[in-house]
Amino acid sequence: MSYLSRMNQSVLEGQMSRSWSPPPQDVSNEDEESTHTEASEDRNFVITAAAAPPPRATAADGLHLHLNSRAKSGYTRVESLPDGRFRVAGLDAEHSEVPLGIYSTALEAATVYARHVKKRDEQRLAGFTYRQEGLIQDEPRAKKVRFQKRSSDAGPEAAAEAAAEGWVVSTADLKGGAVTTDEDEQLSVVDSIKVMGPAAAPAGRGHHSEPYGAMAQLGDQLEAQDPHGNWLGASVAGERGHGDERELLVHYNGWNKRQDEWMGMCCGRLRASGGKLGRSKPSAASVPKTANSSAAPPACAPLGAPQRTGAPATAAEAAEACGAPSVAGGAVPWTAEEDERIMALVQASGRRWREIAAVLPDRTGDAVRNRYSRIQHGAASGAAAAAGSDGAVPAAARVPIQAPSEGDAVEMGETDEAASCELWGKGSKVDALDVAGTWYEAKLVDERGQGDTRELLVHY
DNA sequence: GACCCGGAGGGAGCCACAAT
DNA sequence: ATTGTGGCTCCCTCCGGGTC
Repeated sequence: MSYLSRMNQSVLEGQMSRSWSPPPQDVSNEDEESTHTEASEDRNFVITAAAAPPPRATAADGLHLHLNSRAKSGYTRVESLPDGRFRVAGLDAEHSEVPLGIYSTALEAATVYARHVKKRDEQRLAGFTYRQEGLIQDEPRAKKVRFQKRSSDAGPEAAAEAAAEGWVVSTADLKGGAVTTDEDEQLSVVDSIKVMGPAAAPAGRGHHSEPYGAMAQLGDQLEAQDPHGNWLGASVAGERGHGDERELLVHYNGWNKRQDEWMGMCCGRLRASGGKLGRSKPSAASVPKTANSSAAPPACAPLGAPQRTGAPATAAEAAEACGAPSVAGGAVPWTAEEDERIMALVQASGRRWREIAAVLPDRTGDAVRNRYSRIQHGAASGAAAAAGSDGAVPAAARVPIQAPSEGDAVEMGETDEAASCELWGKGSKVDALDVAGTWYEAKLVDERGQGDTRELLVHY
């Protein structure tokens, strides 16, 4: 969902100004045709202008049409046939292709497709079960919803409808909508809205989201709700519009400016920061304390999860944002378990410090990198240096075995292998790779977490 | 443990050129 | 005239080395 905030208006404008495609040949709409003529007569103007006219009818029969500049027909999933007609197919809830018929014009076919998508989205929304502890749907679709580009073939109408129904919709969505250009995973704006959840924060989370922002001015500190539903310290980096349509450009403190978002006064995602200045953070009470980490900020996202760029300034903030105990009291000593995990993850995933840090509470990428470096140079101190101090078996006490064949080896932490790991449970006998890179017979004595974050305690 | 700086790598846009 | 392809450039993120 971070793509949502990243795809700001400049991207939209850039898309409109640069990705001009030639007018298609099967025009059935008169208004549309005149538009094409204008574009064709002055292509240079179109290329350099900030707002090129849409080459296709964007709506018909009260429905938002799904334009696709890459498709010959000009519309998503509308295929032109040799006989001049147009075949259209949609995707059902499981993303299986569903034939929707053959029509004489592309416009007709596109309208049928739009009707199909609307119906599908309404069904999806109806099936969305709202969990009190989070603004994320039961089965996070963040991986599925890949908002690669924000383009004119999106559905601002759909976003507006959803907003009217009380769903959180970013102002960028209302202006340009968001539809992935990946045809195989073409999802509508409503999908993104589902991930964001209803606008009204539940009382159960301790959120107090009074409408805020009407009085906010450039540079003011406030708190803003990111697309994950977390309240983060932010500042007003810009403003536009007036009255009810006034919008603020919200810059999340400590995050890259590309994550800035335009937010409307009535979006319910702004609130006062309690008078705090500078790098404000959500108060302890406002930090979501969820048992499930799905709503956690990017700093503790699982390996491979899309993350907001940049990072909180301190480990304490990162940990606090994750609902973990603050480390403000001083350095947290490294444990042997952490060292082992670092070594194992480096072996499995390489030196991807940010990702490794994401699965180690209280640790930043820098800290993990430093730790790894010091272990390698024999400078490790503390509990980890005393091998076995926390139950870890000294390497010398283990009996090495022959390394399993490549096909049998399962590298922990590789999401591709998650399915294999899921088959294991307490008591399972496995071969495990220790920090020195030697294989030993081992037994799984405990487990914790679920899904991609599931971990197994290995006893050599 | 955090910060600074520089380099590597990838994505996206732009442009020229060749093919149709 | 249109379309496809490849090279170039810019920008951004991440990582490594060094330092405080």
